Amino acid sequence: MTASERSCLVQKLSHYVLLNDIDKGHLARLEREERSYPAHYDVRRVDDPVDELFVIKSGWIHSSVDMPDGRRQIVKLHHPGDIVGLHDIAFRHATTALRAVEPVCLCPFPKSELDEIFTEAPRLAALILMLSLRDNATFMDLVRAMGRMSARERMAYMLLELHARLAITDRAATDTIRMPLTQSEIGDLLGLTNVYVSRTLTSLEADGYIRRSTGHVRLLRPADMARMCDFQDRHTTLDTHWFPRA
Amino acid sequence: MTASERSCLVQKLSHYVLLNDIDKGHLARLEREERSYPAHYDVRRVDDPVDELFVIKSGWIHSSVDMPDGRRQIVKLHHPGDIVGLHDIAFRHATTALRAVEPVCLCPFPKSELDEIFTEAPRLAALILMLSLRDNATFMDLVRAMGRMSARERMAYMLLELHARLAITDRAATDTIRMPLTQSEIGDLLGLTNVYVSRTLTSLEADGYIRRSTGHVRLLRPADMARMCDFQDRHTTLDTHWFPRA
DNA sequence: CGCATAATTGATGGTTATCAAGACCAGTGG
DNA sequence: CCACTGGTCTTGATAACCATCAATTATGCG
Repeated sequence: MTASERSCLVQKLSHYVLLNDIDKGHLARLEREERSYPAHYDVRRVDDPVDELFVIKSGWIHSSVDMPDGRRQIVKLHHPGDIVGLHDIAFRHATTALRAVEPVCLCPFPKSELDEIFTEAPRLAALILMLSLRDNATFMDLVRAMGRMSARERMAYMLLELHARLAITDRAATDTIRMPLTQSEIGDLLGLTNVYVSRTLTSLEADGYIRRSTGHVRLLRPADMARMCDFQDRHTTLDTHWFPRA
Repeated sequence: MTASERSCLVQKLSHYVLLNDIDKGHLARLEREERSYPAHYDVRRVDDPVDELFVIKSGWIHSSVDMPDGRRQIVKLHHPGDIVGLHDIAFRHATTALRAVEPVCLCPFPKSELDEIFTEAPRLAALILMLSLRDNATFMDLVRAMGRMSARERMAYMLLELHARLAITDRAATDTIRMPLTQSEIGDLLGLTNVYVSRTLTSLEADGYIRRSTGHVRLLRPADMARMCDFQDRHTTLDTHWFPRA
């Protein structure tokens, strides 16, 4: 099992359930192949046929939906160990575009692998469903942020969400977040303009909430920020009691 | 199978896959019990323990997330035949509040029923996952609407989304939508105020896009509205090719 | 009929977008 | 080592969209 030791996917999923060797075998099959892409590469466009999914080995990816006139909304960030494109398998054609934020390494695997997981590994199937349900919960959080929060609150929300999400794999509890996104991308994620992202970050920094250095953000007052946006962590604990027995 | 004939759940799911008698048996078990609630009843509050889910027999429900200061965001509407609360089973406590829009009849069932479905009916399990993935896609659409669309575009999006969703069970292809939501609730759904919802609806009506009558909205120029907000239907067709065999 | 809730309408203000110019920064080639 | 270059970030001025506040009208229900 040395191969699966190094797998971000196995590492991430093991945070929630104890995986047996059969499960790990299934997961290892998802990471057989590797492909690398440069920064800003469009891995998939909207309406492309969806034959394969990806496990991210390294680098960040984002899913976005654009309007015909060019307005862009980034709907989700994907990090190493994430399964990407799951939400598209319910449709014939891709509902979102996938784009590399930075140089990435992806492991593509065919839809049909899921078929086997569903018939042979009900516990893994339940886990995949749970990840989808967790995604749902974070989307609801995001909808609330976009519908009812000011720019400053949204920014706090995004930083805390990123922090909680990355903390699962980065065991060293640190208050610094690597931030490879440009301010335009942050704007597309929060429904703001790059200009206002700049002003908001400057203002948060002036008020002592964060400190910025190139490519990184440090959270100086995370508790105050959590209060500011009523932040809920959806990542560190999930309920697996309802899973079928191993 | 007379009982399942009348089931909105079976009717809705049958739109996507052919269900055999064993599947229908599983689903029928979800609707054994019934409970009725009056309009505006809070079926569940945030942080309540989540022991049971619901199938809606009649009436509309909504899921909402509030901010401590009272700002409210409705994140999802639920209609007859929907399974409600699925997204909460990934957590110990409810992430959203459930509230009856109008008088409703719900069928509660315990989480543990899902366990059996996952071990005994992989095809149903796949279907449930697909519904969750479809929800994901509609959340992404909603995030785009809230992040990048004007009030008028958002309103068009919401009306078209409702229309497409209700069309699955209402076989009679009609251009009229029943609308039991108040304008305040529509505002909470779209991230607007009740005042601006009123202005936006009035303006859409003045421009000939819709016609309102008490409790109903008629879509006069659905194609133009779809173009206005780049609407994508996520409900009428889904891809079930990847499902395990029956 | 009377009451509570919902919808409308008007006046004003705040948050954020837009437009535009300049500063910074990393990488590149001379 | 330095100028060049393209992208990113910052800052200022102005404007649009939507929120807020407040008053009035409409609607539905007992």
